[in-house]
Amino acid sequence: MVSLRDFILGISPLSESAWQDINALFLPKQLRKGDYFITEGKTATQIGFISSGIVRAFAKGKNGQEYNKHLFTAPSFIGGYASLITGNINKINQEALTDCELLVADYNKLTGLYDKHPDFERVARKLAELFFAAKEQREIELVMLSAEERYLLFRERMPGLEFEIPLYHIASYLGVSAVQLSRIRKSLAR
Amino acid sequence: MVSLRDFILGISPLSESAWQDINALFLPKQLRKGDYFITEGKTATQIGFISSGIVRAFAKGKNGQEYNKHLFTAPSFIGGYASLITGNINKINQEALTDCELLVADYNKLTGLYDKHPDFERVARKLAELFFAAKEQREIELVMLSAEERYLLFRERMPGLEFEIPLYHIASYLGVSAVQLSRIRKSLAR
DNA sequence: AGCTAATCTTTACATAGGTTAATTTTCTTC
DNA sequence: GAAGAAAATTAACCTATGTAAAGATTAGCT
Repeated sequence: MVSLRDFILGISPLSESAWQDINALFLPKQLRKGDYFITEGKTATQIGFISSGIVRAFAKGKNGQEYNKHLFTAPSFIGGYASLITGNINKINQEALTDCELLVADYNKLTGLYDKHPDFERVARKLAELFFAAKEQREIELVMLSAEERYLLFRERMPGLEFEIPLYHIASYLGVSAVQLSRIRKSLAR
Repeated sequence: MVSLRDFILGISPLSESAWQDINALFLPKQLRKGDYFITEGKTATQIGFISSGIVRAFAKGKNGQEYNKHLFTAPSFIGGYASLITGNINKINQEALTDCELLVADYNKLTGLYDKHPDFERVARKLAELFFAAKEQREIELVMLSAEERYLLFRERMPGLEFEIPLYHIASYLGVSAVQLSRIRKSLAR
């Protein structure tokens, strides 16, 4: 299990003093399967770190359809990132798909450390860059690859995950209906 | 016309000394319609700022299909951002769709200024965050909206652009074929 | 102005994938 | 382990969108 400390240090080095200040802002929190970490409608204020468990981030369309924007597994940050950084109303929901262990901090208190700890702002910069690169990759794959190719990629990248959560969540993450994913699986099995 | 200086200051304040160091790294460059700023295959090293003109960023699929990931208009940064920040091989091409005026800098020299000018690293952080938020928005729209809705949004956001570049580039940017966009336009006209 | 090439539209056809509803399978929980 | 709920599959049908090719229109030269 990767600690928050190791996770951050994996991104960029940090002075011990910066780490102390950061660590002091995170408090443990549990989510039970089905609980929400954030819901749409208000500006996001908190950032979380998943120590264990699975969380889906999804957007809701006008007709009630849901789109699983991301499936988070430990270790990773969760929260309404776009809302946190822009200050706009959050439009994303994040629901625990299993029981989860989190560490949670107030985002504004964290960003308040940037002036005192430029090495922490560097972490934030690199994180934002990594998030961007991941999004760009996903965007290209959504447009350039067939649903079948996306499914195969998913199995490579997140092996086993398809047996831990309902298939319709994976379908939504892949941008297809559950029915279509079922067809794809059938045709692959042959 | 927005200068590089104003563009950067619009993101986050900057000391005059930082600006001087940054500005010294940018050199003017012209692109003629059809010229490429970057092509896939090597790690990206340069970042550009468009003072005027239009550039498309596109990915190529295995079968030669192209997907216009982004249409850049002045003022904005261009370059193989994902490659610059990760150091991975660049997979994106960027082609001038009109004659362009650019300012171009070596990316490593720029990032070398972060230690000396934390206020510039702050600019970089905020930029990365904004890029991320824009990508996320685009991702959601690609999956949740119909091609017609995406086209209408495009016309709102980039008014007039559809008359400056070939329609098939816009179709590709919207994630549909030129034929389909033509059908959409016809049905809207009625 | 007129020629050529580029762009856009249209037609005809094929297909991936959506929707709905019924059925089967798997998981919970008492 | 039986009953009920949740999840997954299947079938039937439909639509958006792709591809290819032909025509029509527009734009860029010289």
